Amino acid sequence: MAASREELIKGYRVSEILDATRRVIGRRGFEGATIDRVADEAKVAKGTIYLYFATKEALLHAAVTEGFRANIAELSANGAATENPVERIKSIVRQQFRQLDSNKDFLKAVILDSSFVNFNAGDPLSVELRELFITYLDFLASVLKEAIERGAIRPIDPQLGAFMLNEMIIGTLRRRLLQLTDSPLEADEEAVLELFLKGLQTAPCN
Amino acid sequence: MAASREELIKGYRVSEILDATRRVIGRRGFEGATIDRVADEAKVAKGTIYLYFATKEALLHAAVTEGFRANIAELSANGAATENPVERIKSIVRQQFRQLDSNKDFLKAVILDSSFVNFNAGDPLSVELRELFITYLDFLASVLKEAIERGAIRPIDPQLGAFMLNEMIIGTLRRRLLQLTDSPLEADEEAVLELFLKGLQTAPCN
Amino acid sequence: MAASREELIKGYRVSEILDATRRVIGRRGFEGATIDRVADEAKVAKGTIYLYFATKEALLHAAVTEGFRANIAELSANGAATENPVERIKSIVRQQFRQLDSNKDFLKAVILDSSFVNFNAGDPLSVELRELFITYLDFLASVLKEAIERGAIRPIDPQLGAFMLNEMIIGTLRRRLLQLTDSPLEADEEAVLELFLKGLQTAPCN
Amino acid sequence: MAASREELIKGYRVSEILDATRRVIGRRGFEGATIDRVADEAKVAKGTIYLYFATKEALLHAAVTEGFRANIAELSANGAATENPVERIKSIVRQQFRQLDSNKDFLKAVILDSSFVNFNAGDPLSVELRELFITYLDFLASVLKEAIERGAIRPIDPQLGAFMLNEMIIGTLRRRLLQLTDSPLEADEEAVLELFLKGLQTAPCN
DNA sequence: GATGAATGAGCGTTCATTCAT
DNA sequence: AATGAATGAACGCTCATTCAT
Repeated sequence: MAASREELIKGYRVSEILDATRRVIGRRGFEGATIDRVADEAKVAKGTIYLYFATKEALLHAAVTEGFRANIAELSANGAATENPVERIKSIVRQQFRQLDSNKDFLKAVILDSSFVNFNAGDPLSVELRELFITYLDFLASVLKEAIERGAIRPIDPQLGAFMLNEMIIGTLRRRLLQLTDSPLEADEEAVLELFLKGLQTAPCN
Repeated sequence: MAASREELIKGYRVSEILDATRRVIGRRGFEGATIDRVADEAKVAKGTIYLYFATKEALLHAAVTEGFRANIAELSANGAATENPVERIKSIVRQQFRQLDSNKDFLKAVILDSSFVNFNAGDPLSVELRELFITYLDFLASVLKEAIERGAIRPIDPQLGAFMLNEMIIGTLRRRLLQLTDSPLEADEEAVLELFLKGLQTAPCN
Repeated sequence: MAASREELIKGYRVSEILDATRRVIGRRGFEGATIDRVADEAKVAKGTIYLYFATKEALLHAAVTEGFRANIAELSANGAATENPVERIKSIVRQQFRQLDSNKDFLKAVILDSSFVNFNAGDPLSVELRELFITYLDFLASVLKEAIERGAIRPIDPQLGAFMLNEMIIGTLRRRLLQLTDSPLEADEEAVLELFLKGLQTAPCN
Repeated sequence: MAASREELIKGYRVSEILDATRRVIGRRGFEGATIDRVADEAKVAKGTIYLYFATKEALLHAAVTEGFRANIAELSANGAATENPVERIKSIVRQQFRQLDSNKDFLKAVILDSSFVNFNAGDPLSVELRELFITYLDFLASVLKEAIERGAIRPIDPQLGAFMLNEMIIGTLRRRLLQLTDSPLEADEEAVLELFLKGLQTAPCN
């Protein structure tokens, strides 16, 4: 089980390169993420990258997937199931805002270039990314489902709800990136939760 | 003010080229939208495009902007103010779904590659696009505002509400493009409206 | 039927590039024939080559094929059928020596790198080259066949004879290129003819 | 003179590597013979190859030279001088066909890419290969010379004859590799001998 | 001696942009 | 105004060679 010395070094190199990749993506976008720039940023020769990644596409996917996976892991770790279901949803949304906000540059690129999360049935890399996304949505959906079962929220399709909740979170960040608001992040968080949970319409007492 | 003959011809050329550009974007994505292909599609020489657009970027921006502008115009034309405010919102959302769905290919590219709608304060092209987007959001916000004033919906920040409504519409289409759902478009429309208007939480009679 | 001005220019460019290609092949071999060097030699930008040839392979094949085709055409034009069949063979061999000798550098590369004339059933370029070679062998074979029919030479498989005759011609030049002989070209010519026509064995009067 | 233990080991390593090199050449051609692949095939690290060979070129030359040398040695060992001279020639030709045919893959590459046997006066590697080739031709020439002296064949330049005989053998194999014939190897052997010994021309009893 | 990770020059190819016609 | 041939910087990728371990 113990990783050998070489494996450690290799892991370190891979991380270094993936970190550099994310930094470059954050700084220049996907379009501007060239192998040359990643190599420069990682202080490594161009050829070295090809020792660890077969193609540029594989490199970018690995960088995105890793960032994505870490985000999901962190999120899943959160929230004891004993909580009030609505509080749990709130807690997850707030945590998600924190996490996304702290990786600004890289996530800005990912959020703004969702073509990368595009789905191309033939391409194994895109299939992997899509599956990861589904894992994340499933997690959100399971939280919603429990809340529905416990009567805390209205019975809607949990998958649809999960997708929309994610869109609202991402959308809020997009809105900030586009400088369409100057309200503090916390205010946006609460507004999203309010909107998602209560909707807009004034409730006729039903 | 009267457009001269030359200006008419020029306008015709420009819109031919922009149409071709959108067709190419729809067919091959932003990545695959090369000047060569646009020229081919517009049945015009490559050099001709540079008579009307300074750079490739300017061309793409113009194509997107124009498509966007047409969409807004069509939407704004809709809906007499006399309607029930909630019905008006519903009507606008439904129309938006129709419009987006009927321009599938081009909009698929725009939706999936929103990096293009990025905001780069230094870049006049991106500033223009942002302003257009704001115009659209202002229109949606004005509709929401009226509904608020008439007590039809809860008093929230209309700009935020407008942004989120748009995100939910776009998100729904994105979800379809990612093949995460196979429900009919109409069902998705109604789910979005339901969610947007009523929220998720079971309403304690307030 | 008249070639337009553009076609003439295009043809000129193509010739220029093919000539340059052959010069580079002659100077640096197939291995050393890079697009950069051909572009330099043709005094043309790298990209220009790709206006006329889809790939490097296509360029090299065109250069070889053209040189080859010209050689065959020149050869076929030769020799009135009325001649004495053996004299005709001699005349063809002598002409072939002249032609090959005058294109030394390029042909040196082709002769020395017959891998290029290799046959790869899947590759249309290699198929074309092979067919051209067969055309050439067929021509030689037809000459041999006529000589056989007229009783001037022994009845052997004309295709085999043609191939071997060619090998002997090429071999002679190869021998000179390897500097394994310093006899004058004419002497080699006659020796080849002598060997090809009479063989080595002292003839028991049969 | 006695080889030390180290020298033995070293010799073993070297021939392992050269064998691997020939296998790789046979499988992927000269073009495809990379140091990586040779190292893999020899189950040796890439760097190890550079302990024994200064450059890739030196490695390939050594591999070819060694294969060539073995062929010559085997051939020279053959044939008691007491035989009938013409029979000896026949026997040598037949043996050569056998040997070449049994090393098909490697020799296919060498035959088809004779640029490698090129002669570049400045390059010591090519000089060595050329000298080896001359040794081989000298051997063939000595056989021819003896036959001439014993009146078995016509008095021609033995060096020329040797070169041409070799060309005819190689050519026959080339013809098979190009798939220009489907006759059995034995038939080709006899045709070559027939042609080489008797020539084409119907013999006027001289 | 043996290793293989690291290097970087060099390759074939693309494509936005220019400019002589 | 319109053309499209020409350009060349930039790209992703390969591979012979080096060198710290």
